[in-house]
Amino acid sequence: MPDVPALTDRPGFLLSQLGHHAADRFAERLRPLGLRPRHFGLLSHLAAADGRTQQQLADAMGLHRNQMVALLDDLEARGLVERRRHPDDRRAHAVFLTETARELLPRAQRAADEHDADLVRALDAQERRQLIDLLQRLGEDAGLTAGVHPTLTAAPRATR
Amino acid sequence: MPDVPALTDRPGFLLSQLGHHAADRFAERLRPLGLRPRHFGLLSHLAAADGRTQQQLADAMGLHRNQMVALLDDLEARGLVERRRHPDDRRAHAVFLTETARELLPRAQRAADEHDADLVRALDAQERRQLIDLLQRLGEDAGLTAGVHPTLTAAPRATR
DNA sequence: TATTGTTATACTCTATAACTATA
DNA sequence: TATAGTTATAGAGTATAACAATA
Repeated sequence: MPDVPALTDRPGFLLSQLGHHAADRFAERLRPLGLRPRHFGLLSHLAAADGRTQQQLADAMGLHRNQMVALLDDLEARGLVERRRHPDDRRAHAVFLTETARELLPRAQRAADEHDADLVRALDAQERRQLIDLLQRLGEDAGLTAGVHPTLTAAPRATR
Repeated sequence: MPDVPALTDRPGFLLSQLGHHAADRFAERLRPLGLRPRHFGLLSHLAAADGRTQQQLADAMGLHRNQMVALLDDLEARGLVERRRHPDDRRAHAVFLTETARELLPRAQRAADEHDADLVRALDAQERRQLIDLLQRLGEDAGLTAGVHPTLTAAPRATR
């Protein structure tokens, strides 16, 4: 054991290195579908529950409402979401998936499945479960909100 | 098991989420020392082998020589590195750590140690070894270069 | 002609503030 | 007075090209 651990033996470096790699590869996999990872996240949220306001969606994904505007503009331009009038609040929009999105979503999910399978292909089934278990526990211990990606989370500049 | 795996069960998402978190936290730990993660990486490289050229250092870290200029400017302004004339090539600089850097480096390494310890504090000793082993194998299988962080690696725009 | 270090430029991202229409 | 959505702006970060000195 050396005095100074090499980066290769540091869990922090390994996580950061692999995590960045995983994000890059996932972005590549989604690109042919005209989507970015954050679009996939938003579509997934909408698939789980249609009709929420932009603010609610932004809260759920941990990003600022200003960024949600641009995200929805992208998806609306591609005909994947619709902004409808909110029944109870005339300031708000109710956001819905389109039929096109419901056709596209399974393809995006398949891309995510393939991405995951590719990432862990060097591990056997038990090791995969182990990896997921360890990562989930680290995330919980670190106080990360399940399913919320830190890239999107707006934080005061001085704090970062 | 649901039809569509939640993000929380996807190794790709977990790695990306935790990796980003780890990078953020490490940056926070280094900030009091006036360093950013990439500075730590460069100082570590220099601690292992002084006197290399900027191009060699850039290659070792996987970044473009243009970025190495700014990185060295930072560290030189803080009195942590010296650009000396290269004995064999008058185009090149030979880069050396200063005494100040050699005093600072142990503190930075301690910060990295604490960062790592904090990240994995929820795991017992055996689980920590397991985690590191699994991550190393994933990295090797993915073809990642040991110790090279993808954030720094310059890639053609269309490819990313 | 190629390479080292440097500088300048343009482009992408994102944080922040400010505006409007409603509540 | 506060909130939902929107727009504009500025700042940080980074990729690319171009340059002078030297090989």
